[in-house]
Amino acid sequence: MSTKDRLIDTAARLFREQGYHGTGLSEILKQSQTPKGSLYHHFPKGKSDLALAAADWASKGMLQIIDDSFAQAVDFKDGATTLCYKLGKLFDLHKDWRGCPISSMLFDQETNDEFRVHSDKIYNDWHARTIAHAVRLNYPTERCNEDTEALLLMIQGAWSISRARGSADIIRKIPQHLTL
Amino acid sequence: MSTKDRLIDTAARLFREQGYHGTGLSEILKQSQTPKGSLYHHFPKGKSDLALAAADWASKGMLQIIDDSFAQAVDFKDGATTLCYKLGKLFDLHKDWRGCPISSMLFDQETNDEFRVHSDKIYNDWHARTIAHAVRLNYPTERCNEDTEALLLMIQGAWSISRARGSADIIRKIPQHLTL
DNA sequence: GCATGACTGGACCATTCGGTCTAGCCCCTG
DNA sequence: CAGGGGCTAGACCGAATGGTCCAGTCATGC
Repeated sequence: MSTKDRLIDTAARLFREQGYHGTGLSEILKQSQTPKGSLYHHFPKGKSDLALAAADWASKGMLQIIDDSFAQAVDFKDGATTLCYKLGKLFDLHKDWRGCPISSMLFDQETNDEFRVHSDKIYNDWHARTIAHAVRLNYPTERCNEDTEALLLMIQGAWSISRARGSADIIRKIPQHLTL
Repeated sequence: MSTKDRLIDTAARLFREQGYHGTGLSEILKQSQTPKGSLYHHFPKGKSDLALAAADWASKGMLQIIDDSFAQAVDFKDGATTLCYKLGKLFDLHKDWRGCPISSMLFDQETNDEFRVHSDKIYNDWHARTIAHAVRLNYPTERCNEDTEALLLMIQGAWSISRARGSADIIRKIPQHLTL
């Protein structure tokens, strides 16, 4: 694993757990066993650069999970249910999946529009990917957009609430709320 | 307005906009025109004490909005729709309503269980209050719990996404997703 | 074998962080 | 008027922050 990848991996994990501002460079450097010079070589703009790269990395993981969930699904509801169960399991097993992989970035938006635009793009990617699976599974075209939106909306909300609650149950209950 | 209230009001606003770790004491002190000594007189435990008080204050505001929305509603759907429109309007008008009033606290949970428990309690308060209105409006008892949960789940998610998107449209669209 | 450039290692910097401490103001009561 | 407590005011602290800088290392090209 290259120095750069090690930095991204560690940063993604820590930002997810503690938030952008809650994670210091020193902690990232220490856990990834990297000196400061290397960070600023690979990410000239420092922390913010690293955060964008980490968000992209985390988004890839989420897209992969969406794909995996819908890959063998018989219909949209089946895929959505699998997705929620997978996310619930990740919540239980990994500290760094106890929350939206990218929302920690949002708290910089007031002063950093680049972050806002970037997270907007990532959310759109998730939505587009989910719609693509719905279409592939012959889900009614006129409801595709809004029903996938409701699914992602609830996943997003469930990440917050399950984190507060300390339990992933509410994530697994999402499929019940969908009008499928 | 007392010094204490001024501190809570300012802190609540700044924490909502920038997150807990993203807001320094110096900024709160400066904007509220308060010296440091006063803060530590009213909140002996400092920043964390202040954050809990600010979260309570913000939660009261949310509960008030829930009450206002359902007060004159003819049925649950009507009230839920009003609630979403009110939140959308707040998003448009006030920077500090561009996100969940209390979720910034969540990012401390890994190391601070007090924050986690507190936000859990606040979410439960919102849920309970919404259920109470649903019951009062003769919403089917067996669906009360899960349908109010879906509503709050989507509001929570919509706060994140509308923030990234820079638009409150998705908040106003929530009622469409509900099976009412 | 030597020069070059990508990369590492870490000392060092100014600034800001949350928090402590004490001097004094102001109002209330005796 | 005297005394005392609630509160204000801000100097001060050590630690940690993000960021800069450069000497040193190493593989690769000539």
